[in-house]
Amino acid sequence: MDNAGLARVFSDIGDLLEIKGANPFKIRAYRNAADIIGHMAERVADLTEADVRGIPGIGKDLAAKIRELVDTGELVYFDALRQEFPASILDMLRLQGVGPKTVGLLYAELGIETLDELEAAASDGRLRQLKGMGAKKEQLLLRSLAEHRSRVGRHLVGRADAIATRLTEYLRMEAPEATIFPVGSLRRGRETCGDIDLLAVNATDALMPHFTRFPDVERILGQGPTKSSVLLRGGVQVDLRVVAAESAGAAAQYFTGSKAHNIAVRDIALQRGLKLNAYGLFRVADGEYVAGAAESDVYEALGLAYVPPELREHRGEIAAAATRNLPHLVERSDLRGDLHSHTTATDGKADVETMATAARDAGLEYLAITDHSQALAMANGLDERRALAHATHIREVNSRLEGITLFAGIECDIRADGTLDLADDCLAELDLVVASVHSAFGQGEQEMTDRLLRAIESPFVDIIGHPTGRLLLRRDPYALNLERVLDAAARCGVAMEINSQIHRLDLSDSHARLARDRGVKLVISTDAHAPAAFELLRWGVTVARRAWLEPGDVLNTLGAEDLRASLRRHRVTG
DNA sequence: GCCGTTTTCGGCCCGACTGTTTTCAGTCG
Repeated sequence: MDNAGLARVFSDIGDLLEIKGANPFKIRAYRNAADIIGHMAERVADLTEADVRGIPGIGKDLAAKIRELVDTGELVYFDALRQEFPASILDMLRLQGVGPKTVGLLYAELGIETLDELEAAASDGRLRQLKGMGAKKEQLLLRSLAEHRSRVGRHLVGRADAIATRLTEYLRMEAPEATIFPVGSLRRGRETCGDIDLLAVNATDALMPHFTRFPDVERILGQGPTKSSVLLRGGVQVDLRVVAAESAGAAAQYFTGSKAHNIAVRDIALQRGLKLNAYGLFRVADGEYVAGAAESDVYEALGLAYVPPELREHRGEIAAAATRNLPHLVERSDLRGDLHSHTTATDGKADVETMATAARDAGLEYLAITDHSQALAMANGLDERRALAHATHIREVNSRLEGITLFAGIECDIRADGTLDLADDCLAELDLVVASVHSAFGQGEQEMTDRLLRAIESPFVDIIGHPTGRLLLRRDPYALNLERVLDAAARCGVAMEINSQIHRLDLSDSHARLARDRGVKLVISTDAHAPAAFELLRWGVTVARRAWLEPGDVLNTLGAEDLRASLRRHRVTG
């Protein structure tokens, strides 16, 4: 069992214990363990007993449960808990505004086990019989249900990628000579994927049966010589297609999509008397094969420059490819630093030095430590005194570390009225300020827009963190007039963040493109809470590429001193 | 359930917001 699997079990145990009303500190211990394991770089399954015991937060009991899960794939304690409640009950916890108490109450009083039953009870007024349930709660529930339904069946790109990577490694064991890679929305880097499409070139007949024997397969949806589909445990569907070498490029192009992009490309083919399908590019007149072994051959044969997969959304890329005006998209290797990270001073998992060396090992030249401000009490946010002491500590660590430059910053809360959570004279002492919204998400558009405008007007704000507050598959962005916010940011020289956390990716690709078009600079940051998180930069880069961004649009492609000089605080003239 | 130079018990980050209360419970981060 991998780390994600272990983390999921402990997280589910935490949820079930909470519904049960167990000791909150016991619940926290399970959640904490899930969090730690989920963030670890090493495979816990490969560690020795002593190493597992050495992980802070893992004691005798949890170590034994990890051992049982690794050895048997099951956990008696977990199974017993699941006997007490139907499995579907956990789905209700995913609803916005529904917590464990409500789930427990609904199950105990009305016997509600599923989302469908909850919807029926909310619709026919039964919910209102319950203590603490009124008309507004009923409306909230119905809205949450509708939002949830629109997300069902989609998966975060980072999770889909992890599954695709594991599956590809498994397939290569059977077919080491084959080329196997993801296509579809995963290859285009969309923020969520409905399913995973894999393409195999030069594979033997043994590959398909090997695919359907993958240990995580729950159900085989279809199996044939060139295409098979399986449903994995956890609900992800994976399709594998096997194609001949002379069709590899055409198949990759065809299955990568998007649909709109492909329709437009095929239209260009027809205009040239050519026909494009998954097997190749052919002359209509005599059926003669023109191209198909490589994607670039297909595009070139149509008079188009090779279009990077991230741009294939029919948002102007075909015209740009035809006129050789495609952007030189930013790449991970262009990024020289990260401007948003946390440490154990607030809710991070590692100290300043550990985070700094991890950033250096990830190839970065600089890192801004931006712990939370006091309003985020739950995260042990810093008040002015602690923020300044922390800055002193960061600068002390910086002075003795080689190969990485640290910026002493803060992620300062933007309060509900748009004022900042720390006093100006404190913010002025820091190297960099990321300002973010973490509260009062329910404000109306006018109020929220004014709130952000007020923050942007502050001369001490350099960057707006995760600007729309969305959580993919969980929470919609808050109401916001983004155009007004972007125009203010452009005027004040405030940069907008592309947050690389896979459940945020905020700004989104289309918003980041809008920001660039409005004259706003972007930064690509990890919001790292653990050393392994610097790997997440690739997802921020994917968003930036989908936004058509070039290195010059992204501030942290600059070296440390150029970046420092380009921050708003050093450019403000008044 | 974890943790410990205050060490085997008794602590363990809590404030804002909402909707439902008539003094608070639940959710969120």
